[in-house]
Amino acid sequence: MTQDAIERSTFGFRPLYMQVRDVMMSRLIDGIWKPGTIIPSEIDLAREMDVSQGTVRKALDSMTAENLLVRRQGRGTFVAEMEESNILFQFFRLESDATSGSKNFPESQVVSVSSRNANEFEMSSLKAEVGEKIWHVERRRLLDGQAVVVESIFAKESSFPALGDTAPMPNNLYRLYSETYGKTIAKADEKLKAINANANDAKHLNCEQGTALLLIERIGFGLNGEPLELRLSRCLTANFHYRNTLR
Amino acid sequence: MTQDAIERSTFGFRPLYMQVRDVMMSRLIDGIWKPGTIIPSEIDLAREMDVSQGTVRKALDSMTAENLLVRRQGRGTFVAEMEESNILFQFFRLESDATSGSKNFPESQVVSVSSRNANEFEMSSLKAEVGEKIWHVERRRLLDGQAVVVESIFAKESSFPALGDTAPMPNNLYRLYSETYGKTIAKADEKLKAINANANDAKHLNCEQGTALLLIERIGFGLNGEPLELRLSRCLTANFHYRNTLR
DNA sequence: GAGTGGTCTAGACCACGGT
DNA sequence: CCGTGGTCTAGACCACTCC
Repeated sequence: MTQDAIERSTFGFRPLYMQVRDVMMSRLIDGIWKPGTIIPSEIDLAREMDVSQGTVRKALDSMTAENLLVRRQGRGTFVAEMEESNILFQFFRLESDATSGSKNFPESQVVSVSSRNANEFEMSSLKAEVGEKIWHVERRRLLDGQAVVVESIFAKESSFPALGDTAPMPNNLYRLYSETYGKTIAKADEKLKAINANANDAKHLNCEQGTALLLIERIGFGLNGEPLELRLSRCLTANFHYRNTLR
Repeated sequence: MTQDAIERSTFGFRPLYMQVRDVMMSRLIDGIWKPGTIIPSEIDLAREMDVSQGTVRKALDSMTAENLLVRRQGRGTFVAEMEESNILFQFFRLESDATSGSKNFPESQVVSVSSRNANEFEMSSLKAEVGEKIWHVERRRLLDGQAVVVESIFAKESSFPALGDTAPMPNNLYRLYSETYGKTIAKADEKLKAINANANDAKHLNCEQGTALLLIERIGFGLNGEPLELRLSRCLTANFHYRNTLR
C-alpha cells in the first residue's frame, strides 16, 4: 500500500489498521492466501504496506478474533482451516449429555441430492434470483452411533457448480466449500425452535411422531458476507444438547 | 502497583497487562467500581500502577471485549450495567419470528417463591453444600402479550439472603443481583433441548400437552467465576425463536 | 480549550519453535 | 542461533465530548 492509497479525510475516515485489514481480507477472499498456509510475517507485511508493525498487528489481531487466522508464537500466522477439530467448537454445537462424552465429528448418511428452482424462502435466505437453480441435499447424521439429526441443505448452483455430482459427498461440507470452491464459511446466523417430529423424522431418527425436536435454521455466510448455504437441521435431543455461552 | 509487585520469572510468567487486568477485575468484584460509574482515565490508571498507558489500554480492551466495561470516546470508561437495552442482546435471545418485530424486554408474572434444601442437580450446578437452602422462583414470561416462557430459577440463600422477601419481584433479576447484592452475572453457559409440554406447561402457555418446547438450562456465573443462578426456561417457540451467531 | 479515548509510530526486549 | 509472534514503553497526533 502506498501513502497515496491512504485516505485520511475526516469525511470518510477509516483507520489505517482497518485499511490494512481490508487488503488482507481481500487476499483471503481472492484465494491468494489459502486455508492452512502461512502468511508473511508482521515485519514483511509492515514493510510491504509501508505501515508500522503495530498497525499490521492490530489488523491481524482483529482477524484472529474472528477465527479467520491462527497465530502461533515462534512459527507464524496461518489461514484458518475447516478442520474437524476447529469446526467442532465453532460450528457444531451438539454434544452428548453424558459428561464423559468426548466430542466427536458426526457421521453423515446422504439420503438424496437433487436440484430444483428456488422457492420463496430459499430465494430470500440465499439472495437467489427468481427461478434460480438450487441444490438440495438431504442427509442423516449420527453421533456416537445414534441417528440424531435429519438435515436439509440448500445452496445455489451458481455458487457451487456440479456440487451434486460430488461422490462420495463428504462428511464435512464446509471444508468442501472451502477447498474445492474457494468459498469459506466465515460466519453463520442461526434461529432455533422446538418442533414436533413428523413421519419422516420419526422414520429417520427412530422415534415416535410428535417427539420434540430442535430445529436449527442456519444461514452460512462467506468471507465477503454473501449468504452461501441454508441448512435446516432437525435434532433429536433426548441424549444430546446444544451448548452456548453468553457474555 | 509497585515494581516489586510485578512477577516476571519464566516459571509463573503472567503478562503485565494481565496483572493490571487482575487488579481492575478485583475492583469490580469488590464493588469498588460500581456498575454505571466512570472509572479513572487511562493516564491516571497508568500513573497509579506505574505502567505505560498502552499496557493499561490492553487490559481495558480485554475487559471491554467481555462486556464488563464500556468505553466512550471523549467521555471515559464506564462499568457495564444490567440495563434492558444491553441485556436484550447479551442474555435474552428469544425474538419474534416477524421480521418487523422490534425487540422488547419480556414482562414477568411470578407464580411462586419458596425455599428448600438443594437437590443433587442444584448442588452440582450451583456448587452448593448438602442440605444448603436454595431459593426457587417460578414465573411466567410474556412477550408481545403472549405467554411464551415458564421459568424456574434457583439460587443459593447464602448468595442472596432475603431474596424471597423482595416485593415486588422485579422483571430484571440480573439487575437486582447486581445492584442489591453486588453480584454481577458476567457469563452464562446454556444447554438447549427440545421437550414435550407437560400439563403445567400447557396450562401456563395455553397450548396442548405434548407441544414441542425449547428448554434452556442456564447457569449464570459471577465476575469471579462462581455459579450464582440456575435457570430452567421452557419456551413456546411457535411464533418466536432463539437467535445465535457463530464465528 | 481541556480532557478523554483512538490511532500510529519506532524501538526494545521476551518467549517460543525450529535449525 | 535465528526468525517468529508477544509484551512493553514513550511519545505524537487525531476524533470526540463537554464546558
